[in-house]
Amino acid sequence: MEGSTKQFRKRNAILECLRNTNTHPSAEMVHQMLQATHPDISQATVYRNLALFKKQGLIMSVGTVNGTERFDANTQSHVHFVCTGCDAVLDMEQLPVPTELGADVEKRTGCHIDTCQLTFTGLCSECKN
Amino acid sequence: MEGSTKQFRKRNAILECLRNTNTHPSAEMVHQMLQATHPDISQATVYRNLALFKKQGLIMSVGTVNGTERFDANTQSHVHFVCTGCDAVLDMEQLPVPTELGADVEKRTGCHIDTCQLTFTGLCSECKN
DNA sequence: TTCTAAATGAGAATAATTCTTATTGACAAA
DNA sequence: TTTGTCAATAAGAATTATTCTCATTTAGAA
Repeated sequence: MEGSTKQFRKRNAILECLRNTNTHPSAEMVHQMLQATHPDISQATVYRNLALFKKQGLIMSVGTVNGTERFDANTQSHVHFVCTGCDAVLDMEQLPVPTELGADVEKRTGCHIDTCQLTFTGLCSECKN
Repeated sequence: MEGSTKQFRKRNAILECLRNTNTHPSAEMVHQMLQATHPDISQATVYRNLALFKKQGLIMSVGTVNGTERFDANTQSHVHFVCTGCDAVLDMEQLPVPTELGADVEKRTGCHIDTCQLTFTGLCSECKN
């Protein structure tokens, strides 16, 4: 009783953490963020569950920034901007992803396309100075 | 004398290796490929020079596939296809990269954009079966 | 309760990448 | 030719991110 109400499933906490941020965090960053509410969560659990969610399609990888993988709970195709100054990853939700090109590629090459990612790289307004 | 004619600069060999392939190799793959002509080249030299070329803008990173970074000597914006079955990275040279969207982003967010990457992920015609 | 399977913590193991240090190579000046 | 200098390198250690192992815990079924 006590246990089941008091203790949130850690797995779920990880997913919620990712859903409640727009920073596209790394596994380590998720682990950090969870310290406040779940100080006893282990790094392995974070990695394990992020890998699981990714396989299940609940989250997606935004790619590797400066050597570490970054995640996003928004699995809809959308454009990202990566700042090489501060390693921030920002959503460019206004912009359309040219997924229609995918059909073209499939037809021409006979491959099967799962995802399409459009990413801009540069310096954010802060880091420009 | 002998030395200066016989020994090609290793740095240059690394760049040429990358220019003469369309496989978008990793550092390790470049090292492997160079074994034939430069068996005494060290892994560190490959990593170091790839990093240097990248900084100089002579090559670019295509992103991280299955945990390892892949490189391309073609620094013009072009579309890539990554096969999650065999980790192949293919050029989709026919397709246009929507770089024009970049100007839009810069204007709206006040950032400075350097590069734009469009990548499709899926299974190549081989791995589809 | 007792049993079972899934989830986890802790830390070891691995893989990719970077760093350190002594050595080598190229070339200019004496 | 020697010497000095500085960039490039080899070798392997060190670091960092990620994955694995295994003993323990937990939730829920019997």
